[in-house]
Amino acid sequence: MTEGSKRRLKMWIRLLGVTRRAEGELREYLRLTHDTTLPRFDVMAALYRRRDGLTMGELSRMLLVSNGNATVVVDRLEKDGLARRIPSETDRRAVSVVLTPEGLAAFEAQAAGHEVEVTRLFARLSDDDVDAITDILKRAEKT
Amino acid sequence: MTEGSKRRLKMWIRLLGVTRRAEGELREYLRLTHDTTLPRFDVMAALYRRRDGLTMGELSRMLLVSNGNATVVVDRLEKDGLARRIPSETDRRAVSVVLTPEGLAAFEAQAAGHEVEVTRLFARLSDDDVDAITDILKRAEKT
DNA sequence: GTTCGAAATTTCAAACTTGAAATGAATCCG
DNA sequence: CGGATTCATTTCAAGTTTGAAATTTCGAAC
Repeated sequence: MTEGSKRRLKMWIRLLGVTRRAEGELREYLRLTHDTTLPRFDVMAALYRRRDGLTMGELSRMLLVSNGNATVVVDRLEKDGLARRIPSETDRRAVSVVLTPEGLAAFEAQAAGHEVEVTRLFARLSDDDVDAITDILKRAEKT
Repeated sequence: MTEGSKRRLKMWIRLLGVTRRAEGELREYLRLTHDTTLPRFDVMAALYRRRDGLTMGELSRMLLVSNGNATVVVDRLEKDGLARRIPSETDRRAVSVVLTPEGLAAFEAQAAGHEVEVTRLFARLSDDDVDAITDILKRAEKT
């Protein structure tokens, strides 16, 4: 196709590679150090940010995963006592998912190392590089 | 943590979001228009670039997936007549995976639309933005 | 040439993920 | 009100993905 297409394709390949590699390293960190997985961490991170609870729908939209996926991950967290479903008082279709105190403590332990890992993974970039990527990608997403 | 950690974390979140969204759109395109999946497309793209064949190991390293994963995806492509395993003549442990003529034709049809999709997904970025991301991420990966 | 560690692949169980269908509940509107 | 539509969630089958174990082969050091 056009010149611009080729450039964007090249960028996409690079983006995908960097993301996959970083995900792999973070997965390894979570597995070796905390015996957990990336999807579990992602769900817990979302619940941590919104301490007052999230519905299943909010959760799956926030993490960009399917409804069915959110269901099973929350199922497992609940079975392990890290999260809890609380029926909504105003809408009998909905539930509010929250971290248990155990879940909150576990997440804080995981998050500290996670942040260290992310910093290590992108240590080669200058602060300006980091901000540039953030800004450009933010612009790309503006919907 | 430090200021730099927070910045990198923010960038990582953004990177992950953009990548997931784009993957979702590309997955949808491949499913609706070509009745195939992203992992199959990825494997076929790798085989297309290296027409003379790739070993299973090269394939999994190139795509950053596990060995076991490469095995099942190639299994399915082979069952559908799109790829073929050819035993290496020099190393009886290794195989060379190649696209069949049908696989090559199918990939070319898929790739054209894929490129259009990628271009559409990143249409909001200027050419300079695109090059900036590519350059910075290339620097981030230098190992 | 034997042996031993490394390499290439497959197999396997468990977890993840999707998209579609099913269920039950809320809302809208005539 | 009553019917239809939409919404929130779960269930389900099929496919993807991982990491570890098993198998077979290679290659290098003796």
